Amino acid sequence: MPKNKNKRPTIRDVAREAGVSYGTVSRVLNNQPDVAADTRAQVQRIVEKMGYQRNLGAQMLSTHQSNIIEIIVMDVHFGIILPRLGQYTNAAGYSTIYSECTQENFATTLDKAAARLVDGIILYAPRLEMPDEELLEISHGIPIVRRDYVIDSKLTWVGYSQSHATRLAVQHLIDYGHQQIAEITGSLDFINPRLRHDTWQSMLVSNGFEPGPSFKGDYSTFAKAMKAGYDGVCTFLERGTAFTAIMTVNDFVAMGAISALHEHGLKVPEDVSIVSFDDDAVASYLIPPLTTVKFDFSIQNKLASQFLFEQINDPEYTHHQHVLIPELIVRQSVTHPKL
Amino acid sequence: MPKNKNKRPTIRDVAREAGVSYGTVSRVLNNQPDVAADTRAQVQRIVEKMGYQRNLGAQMLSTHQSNIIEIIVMDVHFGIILPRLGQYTNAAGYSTIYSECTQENFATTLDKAAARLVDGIILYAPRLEMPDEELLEISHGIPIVRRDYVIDSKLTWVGYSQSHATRLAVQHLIDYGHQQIAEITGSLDFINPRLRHDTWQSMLVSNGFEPGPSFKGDYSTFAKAMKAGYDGVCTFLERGTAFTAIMTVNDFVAMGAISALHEHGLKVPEDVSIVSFDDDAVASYLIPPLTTVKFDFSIQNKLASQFLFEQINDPEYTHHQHVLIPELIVRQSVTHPKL
DNA sequence: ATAATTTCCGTGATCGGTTACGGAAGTGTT
DNA sequence: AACACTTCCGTAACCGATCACGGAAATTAT
Repeated sequence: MPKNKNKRPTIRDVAREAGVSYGTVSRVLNNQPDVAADTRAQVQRIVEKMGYQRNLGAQMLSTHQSNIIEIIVMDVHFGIILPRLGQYTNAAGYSTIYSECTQENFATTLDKAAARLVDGIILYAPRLEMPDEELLEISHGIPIVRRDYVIDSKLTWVGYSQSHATRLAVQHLIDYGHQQIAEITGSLDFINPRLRHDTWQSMLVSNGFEPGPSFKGDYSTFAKAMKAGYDGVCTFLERGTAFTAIMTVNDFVAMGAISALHEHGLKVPEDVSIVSFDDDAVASYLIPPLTTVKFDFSIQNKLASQFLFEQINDPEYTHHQHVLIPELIVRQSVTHPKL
Repeated sequence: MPKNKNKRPTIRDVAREAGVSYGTVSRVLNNQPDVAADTRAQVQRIVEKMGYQRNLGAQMLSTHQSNIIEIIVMDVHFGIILPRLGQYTNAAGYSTIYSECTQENFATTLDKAAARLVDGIILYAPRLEMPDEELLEISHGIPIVRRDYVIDSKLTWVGYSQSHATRLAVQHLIDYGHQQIAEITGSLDFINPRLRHDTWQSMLVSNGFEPGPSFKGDYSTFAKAMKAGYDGVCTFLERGTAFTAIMTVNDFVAMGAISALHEHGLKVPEDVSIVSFDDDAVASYLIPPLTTVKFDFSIQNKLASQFLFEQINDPEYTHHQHVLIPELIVRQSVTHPKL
């Protein structure tokens, strides 16, 4: 029975109950040597019996680490990212803190993370282009992995090759005979849209085609993404610029685009072909099922987590930049253009 | 300049630099009285200048609280829940920890939360039917709010009336003349599907109609939900039981259902009408746009957060159970049945 | 000028862990 | 029996905050 009625037992309560010193209990809890086998068993029994749990605050104070990984997401609100990442961090025994931020309060967010003594950070910041030195400066030495394709960074990141992805998408359309290829994408402030835009443009030019109309919308939430796709198509139709195919920046944008095309009496793929990116679960349930470049986020998240754990635990760790190669999933949203 | 080169400054470093004692610095940091105005300003200047941040571990240890809210989600993986909730908890100055669990490790999850000294928990556990006493027992006295409709609980929860929601949906179909109304829902182990199923059944029976076919699928992720909708329709068509309308348990299930109907050459709503629940952002971009019962999650999340804050801060707090009333959003997925 | 307040601030104890250090008991060697 | 060596375990100091307590200085009352 603990001394005070309602309080959680401390390491000293356990020690008293087990008839050993608190130092010994600590050694048992941390699986350290220098404890006799039967003493260890005895302590473990008492720990179990009293339902003892370490006070994480005290542990943080003395070890200067927290067993917490923080996932920081900047400028977007795709909540889905978190549980997918949390799956790996939680499985590794960490608690996972989630926070959203903007460019403006990024430094403050990192300050708070440092105050929390978080052990590591996974950063998803598709718009952040910050010199390595500056990021190192404001991150207070906390290990960081970016779950992103990052340009010109020697720090750790894991991302899909955007140029390769775009080549797959555009080439597929070209192979079907499309020459007037539009794009609905995000602000070129964001790294991925810009890389895709550049590749889209240069591929068309090098094939001797005029790049089709381009619409930049906000796709930072699912709802906004669908609206961007919808608005993009409406804008194209209003302007009257011709196009036989659209490359959309993700599957929800594609969904909005299909919806708008349908409202205007245009059929996919007969009148307009669509290729998209992500291969989100919705892709196969759209009408028609979507041809899309698959980014396997589970691999990306798993790798990002693993690199972070390495960086935390391995003193010899050297940064690596991991480029993943996507593949095209062909479904039914692309066909030959009408003559 | 801090004493050690690379370490974060402590309260004593600030005190030394400001020429006061650490007690005074603590008073300033906590906005307590008994500090002269100019001393306070001086300390604040130094805090600012040194970029001082409290060590949360130390603070946890001495205050027995963590400024952390934990969001626990059981049995489902709708990641979207978290950032929506986190928006309110983070705005209130808390850090937000996210964890998923199952029925089996629920108690362990709560033990860990207690060890972390979390200040409060928001629980989304649509399958958990646990007596209040037991929940209080295993939650170690941590304030909890359930973001859910809960049966027979005098603890705090915020949920939508499922029976009212179902009445809206079914009545809408009946008003259009439907008599053969199917449902695609989840396991009746889950509270919402069961409540909806019961209301669906009793409404049809009391109107003198035979309840249509019913399919129970796993809708615990978006991908599974779409598959459930798809499989549900396929099953109905294979079995050959007649139906002119379907009530789907959420919008992603509806999406899967529409996809399957389309593949079988059936049109929505001409051949089959659909009503759904949630009014997720996708609802208006489906083809056809979906008639659905809207659950305003932002209100639900906001209230859940507020009740939690009250429970944490107000010693006089008494539990309340808040029932929200949904409304039907009429779009284009329902029409009269064919003769 | 002295006493009584009030205002302000410094000190020490405490929260509950971890870890370095050293001592006691046990084992083996000569 | 004396010695060195292990093996095991207890003690004290420390991490960096908070907070109760009490004392010095400044202010007011007598």
